[in-house]
Amino acid sequence: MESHSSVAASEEEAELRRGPWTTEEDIVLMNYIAVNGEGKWNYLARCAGLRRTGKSCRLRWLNYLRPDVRRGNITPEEQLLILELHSRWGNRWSKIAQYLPGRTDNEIKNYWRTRVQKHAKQLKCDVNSQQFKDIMRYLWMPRLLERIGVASGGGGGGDSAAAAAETPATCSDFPISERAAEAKPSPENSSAAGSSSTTSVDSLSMQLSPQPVSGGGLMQPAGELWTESLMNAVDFPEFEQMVWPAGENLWSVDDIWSMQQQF
DNA sequence: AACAGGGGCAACCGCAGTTCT
DNA sequence: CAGAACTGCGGTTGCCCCTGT
Repeated sequence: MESHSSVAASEEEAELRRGPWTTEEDIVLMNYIAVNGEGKWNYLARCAGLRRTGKSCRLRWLNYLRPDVRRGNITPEEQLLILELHSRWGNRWSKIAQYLPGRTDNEIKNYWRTRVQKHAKQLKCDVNSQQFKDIMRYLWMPRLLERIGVASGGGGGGDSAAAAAETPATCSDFPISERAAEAKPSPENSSAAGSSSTTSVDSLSMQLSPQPVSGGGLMQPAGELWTESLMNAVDFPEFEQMVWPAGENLWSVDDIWSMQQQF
């Protein structure tokens, strides 16, 4: 004979809601956290009267309801940081998210899977391959730097991109992670505005110089690697004419392939 | 105008690490 | 000290919306 409590527990489990959150549920969760604070998610779910698992409540709060959470419109600065940090740490989304104030690991993960992996697919190379990493470092990142420079009124143009790619690595032995750590990327220390990014364009220029990166990062190309020519390709008029609207069409797949085949 | 396919995003799942009892 | 419960993370899935045909 099953106890009343176990029956109740199984019934309760059966009544657990799944799927998209309703406005009413959001309000209940926000109100409860406003009064009682967050944490102890299973207890919270029960006390708030939400027919959700604690995990679901936590996820909803962290990824959506939290007041300082930012969604959409990932800026060039943020894209640059994601590319750089991912080249160092791989799929350590939560760690990467620590350096993008207001961004969640889930959003960064989605950005990587939808945007970055899409480009890798277009280029017919693996997103984790050295080839794609080189493309990121010597084409994508300089272009983002250029866009950041233009956006901040810092005298853009192709020169800045080329300069970024060719800047001596004066700070390359000072990982971005440590530099960012100095900037204390804690939520309370960072506002949601892009203008208060934890890294400046100048520091990014230094950080993203083509130097070896410890821990499986990108290596300085040696000899006649095609990536060296890719670096120079930033100055090509054809490259400058490529369309770069808001992170899409960052390059022409055909152009990159033809460049690659040349070397 | 209707339909199909793909992209983007929110949410779920399983696992590992940590904390509590 | 051991087991249970909780928390956090990364991978995956499913749904909605947009775009192209």
